[in-house]
Amino acid sequence: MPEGHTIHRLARDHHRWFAGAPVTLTSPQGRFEEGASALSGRTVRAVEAYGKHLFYVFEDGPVLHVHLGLFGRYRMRKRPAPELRGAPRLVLGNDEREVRLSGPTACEILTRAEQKAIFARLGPDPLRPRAPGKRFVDTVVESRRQAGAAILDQAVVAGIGNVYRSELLFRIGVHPATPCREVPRAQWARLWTDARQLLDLGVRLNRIVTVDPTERGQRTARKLARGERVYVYRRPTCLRCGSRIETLTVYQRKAYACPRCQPRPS
DNA sequence: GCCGAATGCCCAA
DNA sequence: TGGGCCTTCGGCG
Repeated sequence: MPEGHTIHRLARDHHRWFAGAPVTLTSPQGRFEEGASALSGRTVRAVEAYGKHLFYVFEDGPVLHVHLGLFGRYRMRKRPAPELRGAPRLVLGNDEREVRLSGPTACEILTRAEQKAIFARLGPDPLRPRAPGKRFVDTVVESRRQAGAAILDQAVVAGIGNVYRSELLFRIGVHPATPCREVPRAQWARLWTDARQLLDLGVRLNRIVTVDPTERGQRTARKLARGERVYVYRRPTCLRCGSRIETLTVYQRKAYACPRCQPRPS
């Protein structure tokens, strides 16, 4: 489930589990054998996330960069772990536990300079403290693109994926096809604040929940049942008003909108 | 068992 | 704009 919240949650967990002591790395699948043996036995200084990118900073410089892409996935096991079927790209662990990574788009060793270059091409990440929301707003208010394209572009804002895209636009009542410049600045500022809060909730719950629980008669987001955690994403009808959900392609991906809660631009 | 879709992104044309 | 990469899973027979 790799949007920004997933990656930040992984960074938090992996930092707690592995930072400050040596780890061992192997590549049962084989495609990261050289990298794994180059890093194995070294100490992880910190694990950090930026947008959808995950970085393990090792002492003395090298950085393990992981990007899950659409299919990548981690599984955690306590050690000693039984032999398992399947051959993950990377197994990283210590005496206590291991994490098994399969299907990533990227699993590679970078220099710190290369890591900084990735940071430099990403927009502000709402999950990072002191992220410059103003930079995001300044970019989108001037953009000639559709709102649904701009906020999925990682150079504009880092960490929003296809689920949060549709949900965030729903929550400010903006149709994904609306030209950015038709959305008032204050609305964009609201979307940024909303993104921070929703993604942060996503990290804590380890799950995407965008629905206000009071709308469903619940006190907390945690209590929402499957089927009432999003308003429009992949739903047949709007969770708020029951209208049939419209689907459209924006920026190469399927977007979802409620024609009543998010009127199309004129 | 097969097929298509999926919370992503890169590259060629 | 379209295809490729990579893996898992649910729906369909």
